[in-house]
Formats: sequence, structure tokens, C-alpha cells
Amino acid sequence: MTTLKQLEAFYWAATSASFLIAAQRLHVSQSSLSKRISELEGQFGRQLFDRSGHKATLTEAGVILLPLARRLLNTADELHTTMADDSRASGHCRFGVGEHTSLTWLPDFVALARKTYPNLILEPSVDIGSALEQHVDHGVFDFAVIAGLSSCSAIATKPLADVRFHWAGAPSLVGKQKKLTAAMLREVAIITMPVGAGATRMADLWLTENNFEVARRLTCNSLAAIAGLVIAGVGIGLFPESWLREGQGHQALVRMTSDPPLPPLRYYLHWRRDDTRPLVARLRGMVEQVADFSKPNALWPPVKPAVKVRG
Amino acid sequence: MTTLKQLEAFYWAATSASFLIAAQRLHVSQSSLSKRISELEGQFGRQLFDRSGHKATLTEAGVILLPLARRLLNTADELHTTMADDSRASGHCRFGVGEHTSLTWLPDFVALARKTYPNLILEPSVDIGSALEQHVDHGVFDFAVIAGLSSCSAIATKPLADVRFHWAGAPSLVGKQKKLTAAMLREVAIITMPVGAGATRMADLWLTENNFEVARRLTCNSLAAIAGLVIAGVGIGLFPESWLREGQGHQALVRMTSDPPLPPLRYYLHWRRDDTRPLVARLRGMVEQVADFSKPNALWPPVKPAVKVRG
DNA sequence: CACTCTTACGGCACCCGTAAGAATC
DNA sequence: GATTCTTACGGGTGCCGTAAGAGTG
Repeated sequence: MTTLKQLEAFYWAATSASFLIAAQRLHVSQSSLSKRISELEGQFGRQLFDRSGHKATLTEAGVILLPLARRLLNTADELHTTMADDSRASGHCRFGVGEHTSLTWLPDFVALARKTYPNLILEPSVDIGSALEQHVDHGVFDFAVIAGLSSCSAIATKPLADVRFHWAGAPSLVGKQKKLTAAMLREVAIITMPVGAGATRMADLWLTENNFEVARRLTCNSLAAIAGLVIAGVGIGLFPESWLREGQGHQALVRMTSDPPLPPLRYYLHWRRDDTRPLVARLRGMVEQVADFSKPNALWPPVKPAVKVRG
Repeated sequence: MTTLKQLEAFYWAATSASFLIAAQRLHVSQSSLSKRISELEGQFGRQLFDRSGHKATLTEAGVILLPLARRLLNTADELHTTMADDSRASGHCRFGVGEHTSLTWLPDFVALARKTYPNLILEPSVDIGSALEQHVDHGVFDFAVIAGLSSCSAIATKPLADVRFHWAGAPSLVGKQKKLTAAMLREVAIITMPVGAGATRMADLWLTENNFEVARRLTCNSLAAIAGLVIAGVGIGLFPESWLREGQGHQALVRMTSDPPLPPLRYYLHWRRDDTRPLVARLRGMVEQVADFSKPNALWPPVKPAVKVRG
């Protein structure tokens, strides 16, 4: 008898980058997934994948089966949406966020998800936008929060918030006017996340469109590390507004103005359009609820001098 | 994870007369079926059946699930219809036929089905039409061949053939004209299958509509036995035309004419509308191919005197 | 040689059927 | 007491993961 497990295995194998990634998404071993597909092929009496090449590709029969399997899985998901009491749902959820998210509302989301689904195992990963997007597309992540839109039509998106970024430097570098000028850019290094990150793409666009020349570029994949570099006077860094808010943030990090100002960066929830699992859909809904990018970040608490010295 | 087996069990339990009958149709033990339903209830966190009474009835949640399960099973069946190579399908098929069918084309059907699906186990039952219909409705049979239409809207039908029936008697009873008159009916017993049989219903209608009075009625559930009674001179019997064909049949059974003639009896293939299993659908198609009610019957071969004595 | 998928195999978990139990009519 | 469904339990098998194998680029 054909089972939903088998069809699920086939579907994700057919639409993921490899059997291995499909297996990871389904939380089974790769050999188990391979076996499930073999069973299907046995039942149908035909090959679903052509294994002659380096990687398996769909045969004609596989192409026919793909939409049928999708329909069946859809129907099964609808049934679950209606019937299932998933308050005690167990399972895994893998998702990706940028570093900014990881330091603002990620704990809120995890807390809410854990409270709603105590048996669910959450597996967040922090990475830059381009890597997150690829992992969503390949089926590694159930969803991801990424700055900017996806270029892939198989990925659905929903806007979450606009976040303002600003340049900031150490007091000694910033000067009195706290304004980033073209002259400064020609002298001082600027430090950003790697090129795949949404904020970096936005900043590069801003630099290009305004014909700013940049002396040196430094990239680092940790925003906290960048803050350390900036404080040490290595250069000017790019930070979300919440890191630089008045009365909060490290006194050694001074927000600068620029002309024109940096445009706001829009964050989107990304997920594979063909992922209809109801539980994941609810988790995505919870992301929308708690996604507050203006929260004071966790690593960078409001600094009130521990001992206030008067006079 | 919810499985198709579980939903199948639920669906047939909900639409069959009892868990036991549903289990028989699915070829599993009743306890196994019960367990599958319990598992569903566990997953959904609600009762699907109300077990307080003598027999289980659907709860509100069960009523909601029923069409969803039906849809999922339909989708799964469509997938199988497209993909499955069922030439080597294994399984069981239970069906019912009337005695006339059992003695004409049933062997042809069994032969064809066994040839097409060597691993399929066929389980034909012979009974009268009303019993067959009930068994189809309750899910015991996958299909049945019955004279006349069903009164139940859940049963689909397809006409197979019109069969003519005739009265026949022993030569001593029939007389020269071989005509059944109202006078004869008042004197001689008529012998038919039990009241639930289609031919009997047809004959009763004929008697009533023509205001014939009948001296005595005998019923017997075996057509061969009725033939024996008729030949012994007990009364006049009702037989399908193929039993009485010229040059065939037992010489001691003489076909009679009647005024008005008996109307033809239409045989229909009956099955549960909600049974969408592709294999069963193909078997039903095979029934249509081989259903030849005018075949000489198996028990009643053309009688050619074993030894022809001349002179 | 890195990567992808298959095969072999030991172990465990699940599911099945038998049989006894509980509840209803 | 007959019927209907559940529970308990032993047994078998099907499925999973580990690990090694085969083939490709």
C-alpha cells in the first residue's frame, strides 16, 4: 500500500537540491528516504528518478507523479488543518534569521513557539540573507526572515517591517557634526556584514547611487564584532537603528547622519510556496506577530553607568 | 503521523453497518481497525465515534472528518489510477451474483479476472437480489449483479442486459398449446425463487397487474432444484430463456407462452458510489465485458441422448 | 576525491491478530 | 445472551539508521 510518507519523500526529493537535503527536511536518514522512493517505484512498476547521472533527475513518470503527489499532500494538509489539535504537536522546525533578528525578537518568537507547542523542537540558524534564501529554496529551512525580496518564484514572501540603518563610529572618528561626508569615506574604512547580507546590499547601492568613493571596505559576519571594531576606531560601521537609539546603546558608538539618508531596509518572511504544512504556517503567523525589529537588542543593553559618580 | 490506512479505516467504519463489516471489507481484524481509529482520535485530540450506545455513531468531529477523509481517499485513488501498474495487484474482491449469473457467465468472469490479475483472490457469493443489495450497501461486497434497480441512493448502478424469463412445466402439465392460462394458474402451483429475487418480483408484478389468481406458491432458493420440482410435475416454474432454448435444455422442461408475455428483466451492476478503488473499477468493467446472460448454463448442458438408438 | 545515491544489515518499534473483557440492548 | 467495541499481549515484520559500496564528474 502506498503511504503518505513515501509520497512525501518523493515530493521533497524531487523538489529539493538532493536526496540528502530532502531527508534532512523530513528528519529521516538519507538511506531511509531513498528506500521510500524505491518502494514507490516498486509499486508503480516504473522508475521515478533517473539515477544514471551524478544526481537523480525525474523521469517522465516522476514528472507525472509530482503534481499528483503535491495534490495528495495538499489534501492531507487541509485535513490536518481542520482536524488536528496541534497544541501538542511534536516535530522539528528549522528556520533562518539574520543577525539583527537574532538579537532582537528571536527570543520572543522562541518563547512564544515553545509555549504554544511545547513538544516542538526549534532549530534556528543565523546567517546572512543570501545563504538563508538558498537554504529556504533547497528545503533546508522551513522559513527564513530576510532583508529584501527573493528572486526565486518558488519562494513566497510577506513583508514584516521596515528597519532603518545608520552609520556609526567611535567618538574620535565621528567629529562634532556627526555627519558622514564624502571626504570621510575617502579616508576612513567602512565595516559591514558580508556582501550577501541585505543591509550590505542596501549600503552598497546607496554608495553607488551617490557616487561615493570608499577608501577601504571591511566585512565581518558578526554585528557585535563589527561594533567592537568600530569602537576600537578601525572604521565606520553600519548598524540597525535600535543599536544606536538615544539613551541606549554603547556610549562609544555614535550615530551619524548622512546625505542622502540611508533608505529603510524592508524585512520579509520567506518560505517555499509549496510548503503547506499547517503547523509551519502557524509558526509563520507567529513570526508576524512578534517580529519587532526595534526592540533593544539582547547583547547591547541600555548602558546606564553601573556607578554614577557625581561631582 | 496520520496514515491513509487510518483514514481508510475511519471512512469505512463510518459508512459501514459496523466496525466488523468495515474490517472485513478492508481485510483486517476488527481489533486492528478499532485501533487505527483510536490512533486517529489520539492525533486529533477528539473522539470521532460516540461509543456510549450499542453501536458506535459518528460524533460532530467525525461528521466533519468524513468528507475530508473521502476527499483524501479519492485523491489517493486518482493517483493510483494514473500511476499504478496493477497487473500484479494482489488483494481480495468480494462480489455477489444471482443464481442465473452464477450458472452462465460467472466462470467467464472469474477466468478473465484470474488471467488479468493472477494474484487477486476472488470471493463470489450467490444469493438473491435483495440480500446482495444489502451486502453491497453494508460494504460486504465490492459489487453485485442484481436484477432491478436499487432503492438506495448511495449505490450506483449500470445496466448490463435484459433477460427474458418464461414459465415452463413438465410435458404432462403443459398441454398441447403450451400456454399458461388463468385457469391453469388457479389449479397448478407455481414455483419461483424467494420473494427477494428479481425474477420473482417481476413475476409477482405480472401476476398482480393481470389480476391472475394463483392456486399455490412454492419458493426455493435453487433454480436447479426448482427445475427438478417442475420436472417432477409439482408445478410450473419460472426460468431464464437460456434454460429453455430450443434444441437445448432438458426435454422434460417445456417452455410456455403467456398472455401478456412476461416483461424482460433488466440486470444491473451495483456498487457503492463511494468505492473508488481503481482495481475494483476495472473489475466492474470486466463484468460489463463478459456479462452474457444468454449463454447456455453450466448445469444444464444441451441434452443429446448419450446413446442414440436407431430403428 | 568529493558528492550522490544504493545496498547490506542489525535492532527496534510498530502493527497485527488472538483472545478475553466491558458494555449495551 | 448476543452483538459491538475495547484492551491486553505475544509475535512477526517492516522500517529506521549506520556504514560500506558503486558510480559520477
